[in-house]
Amino acid sequence: MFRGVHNINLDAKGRMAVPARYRQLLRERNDGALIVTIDTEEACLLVYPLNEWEPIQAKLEALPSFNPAARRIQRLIIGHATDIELDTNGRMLLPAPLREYAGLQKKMVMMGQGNKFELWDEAHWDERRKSYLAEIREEGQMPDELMNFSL
Amino acid sequence: MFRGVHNINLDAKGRMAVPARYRQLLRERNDGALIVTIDTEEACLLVYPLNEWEPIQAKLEALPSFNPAARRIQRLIIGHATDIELDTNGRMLLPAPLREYAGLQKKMVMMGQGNKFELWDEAHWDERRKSYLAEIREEGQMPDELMNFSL
DNA sequence: AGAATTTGTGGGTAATAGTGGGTTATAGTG
DNA sequence: CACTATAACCCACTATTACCCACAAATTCT
Repeated sequence: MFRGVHNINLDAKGRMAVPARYRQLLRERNDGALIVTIDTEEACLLVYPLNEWEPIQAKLEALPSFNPAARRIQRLIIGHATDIELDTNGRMLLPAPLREYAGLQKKMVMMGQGNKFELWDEAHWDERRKSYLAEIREEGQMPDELMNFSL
Repeated sequence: MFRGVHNINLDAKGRMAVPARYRQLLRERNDGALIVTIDTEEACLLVYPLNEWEPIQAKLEALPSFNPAARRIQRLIIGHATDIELDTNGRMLLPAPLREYAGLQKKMVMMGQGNKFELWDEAHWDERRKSYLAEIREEGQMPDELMNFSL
């Protein structure tokens, strides 16, 4: 599945070049059809190949819709999920509202995360990474599952 | 498994020559396919043969993703894990963002560590080694598992 | 010790990937 | 229906990477 970091530039039109190593894979799977949506925990965007996204949306829709928390999540995640595809140059055009949500400027970071990619504004990610590292290195922050994890 | 230290030079293009003794082994196992990622505890990089890495990524992805500590680890480790392979001369090109993370200059150290290698900036390693030795020599720092370890 | 082979290093070059922007098409708006 | 804004497409330029070759250094063999 997906992994790895790439520094990527957003051009004046809001497009970003998908690293070549992923293009072929994305094209094969769903003809380059992707879904971008927001991450509700962090100011970043999530990009799914269509076939990875579909079961997620199905599960979200199955949540009890009279439950306010479920409604919120549905509104935020499904509501922001936008279909996009790779253009002839292997770039994707990020919708303006989503760019704005994640505070994307010219310099951004694309990270593989298993079944999806995350897109961060570079400065924001640098800062977040710093705080993640600080938190990890503090004692007593590790849940049990992780304490005996060996890399 | 892997062990031993090597002093290695990073060239102007960000490439490093893998010591010849490991090349054949790495090529046999996965056709030279490797994963480089960051170590979250120290400013160094970890290099895994692909087959060693895969179960690790699987275990990381299996962690509960609503657990903030798990999310952090996933973002950092899977997020930075980049696929690379040996070139025709037995060198590997280290991705710029990772070189930067570990503060790699021209002189670096490559150390075998069981299922993986570690890459350190030489000056940084020298300093760290010194502090490790100092800490070990202080009394009362040994966890129980180690107190009755015999070399 | 000297010769032969292997390993490490430095670039040059060609191919590929990334970037920027102009132009045409399409879609949205009044 | 005209006008405007947005997106798709195309092309040109730049940067990066993969590949190749040549040399230098180290190691091994005789």
